Amino acid sequence: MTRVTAIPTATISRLVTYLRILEGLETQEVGRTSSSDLAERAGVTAFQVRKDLAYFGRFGTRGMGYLVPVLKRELMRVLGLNRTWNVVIVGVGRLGQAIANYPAAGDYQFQYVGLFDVSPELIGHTVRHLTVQHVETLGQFVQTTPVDMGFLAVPPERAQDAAQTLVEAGIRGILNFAPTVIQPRTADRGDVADPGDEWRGVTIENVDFLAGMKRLAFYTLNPHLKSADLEEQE
Amino acid sequence: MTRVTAIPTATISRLVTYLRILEGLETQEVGRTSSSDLAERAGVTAFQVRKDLAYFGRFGTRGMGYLVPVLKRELMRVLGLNRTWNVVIVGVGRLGQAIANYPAAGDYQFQYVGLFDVSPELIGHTVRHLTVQHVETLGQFVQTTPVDMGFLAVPPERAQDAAQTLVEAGIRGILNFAPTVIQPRTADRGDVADPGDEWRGVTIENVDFLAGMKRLAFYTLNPHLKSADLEEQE
DNA sequence: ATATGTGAAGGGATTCACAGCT
DNA sequence: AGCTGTGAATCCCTTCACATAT
Repeated sequence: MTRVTAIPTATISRLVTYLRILEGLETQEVGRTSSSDLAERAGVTAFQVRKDLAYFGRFGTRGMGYLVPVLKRELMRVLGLNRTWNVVIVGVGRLGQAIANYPAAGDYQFQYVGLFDVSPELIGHTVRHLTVQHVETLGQFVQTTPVDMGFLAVPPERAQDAAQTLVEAGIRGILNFAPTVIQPRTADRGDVADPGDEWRGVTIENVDFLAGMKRLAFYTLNPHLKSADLEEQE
Repeated sequence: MTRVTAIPTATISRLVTYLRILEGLETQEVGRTSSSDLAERAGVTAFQVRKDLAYFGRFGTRGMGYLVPVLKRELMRVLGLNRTWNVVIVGVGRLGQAIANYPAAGDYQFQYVGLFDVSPELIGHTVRHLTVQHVETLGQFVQTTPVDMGFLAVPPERAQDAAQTLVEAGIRGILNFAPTVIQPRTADRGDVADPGDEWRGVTIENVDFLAGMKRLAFYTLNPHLKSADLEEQE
């Protein structure tokens, strides 16, 4: 087993890709794969696949490759996808509703347990079997329903406050769809997170469609300046 | 002027962030900024800001900092956002409609000029003042309307074919929202892009919401394993 | 023979220190 | 004095070669 220290963020993104490929192979009833097969499907090198997997263990058999169900199960475990994640959505405008209704998001036990907004026009309405509540009630809500993640789909000027509300409610994972940088700290305190700060250990991932458009504009004009892959992300 | 060789993809993502910050400063009628101010707002170091900008030129004044309108204009030029981009959306289901209707996407002269799908239930309907057309007519469409980018919002199993259609129509920038890897080559030819291949110079950017959820699951379980930022990417 | 797992080498991006301009 | 611009150094990720296992 490799020592667990820092793991490249790009490795985590690629593991997600490998897992998706393995699911496809399982659907096609392919029982076996290899680092070179996965690499081709993922658009990376076989070295990269093996190195990425080696951060977390040994999942293959030399001379043979990987068993699809085994590697799939192990990657799900590594990524934390073998459990249920309770999710609230903050911001139930067009984007928030699109997220709530996106079909495949129900996979992996990502369960939407609450929808929150500030708009009187939305509160009380039902979206995907959930009633939209006022975001001020989020604190009370988490006392009766455990919440693991919050998805932020509010306008950018409201994103920092909404994130603060999530963090104060004890939620430690935020998927930010707003095109703005969430400052991982409370505004009215210093500019460095104290130990014991409520933002300690909070993870923010960004999904930014507008940024993707703009990156694409640049690379469409300058295709030769592309150096590597992944982002995807973002 | 710095030599133009490879530019880190992360630099491009950060330039997009700096530009967004500059727009906010301009709205607040702030006339000046500095690398350290931008750095704090973007969540990076001032060294990083200056290095990123240095790839493209000298935009500041020593001892003074940067003029907001000047740096904004220059970044828009660098990113290719001082022109009009004609965009088609392929896949007009819930996701494609959400993208078409996302308000801020109208900025920067990203103009939706066509919507395409295969579903008889959608073709002929109007979404954001555009009539949905059959994707088979895309080739004819681009002969009368120049198209710079295609946004792919089809189900993952249809994404490769739809991308192929875009590329055959001569479109060289693809923003892929489907949770799958687009192979940058034509399926029935070898597994390496020939020179002269229709995929040469085609740029693919991915915006993958499901991948973001899964990365967030991992980092919420393992917050100490986070090494760097940006995804954004995605 | 074939394909994994991994230490070492290589390359690229970030960090740094400071020269240079206002 | 203050802040930018940039070569040099550092660090981290990717690539590689090969030892190892079936």
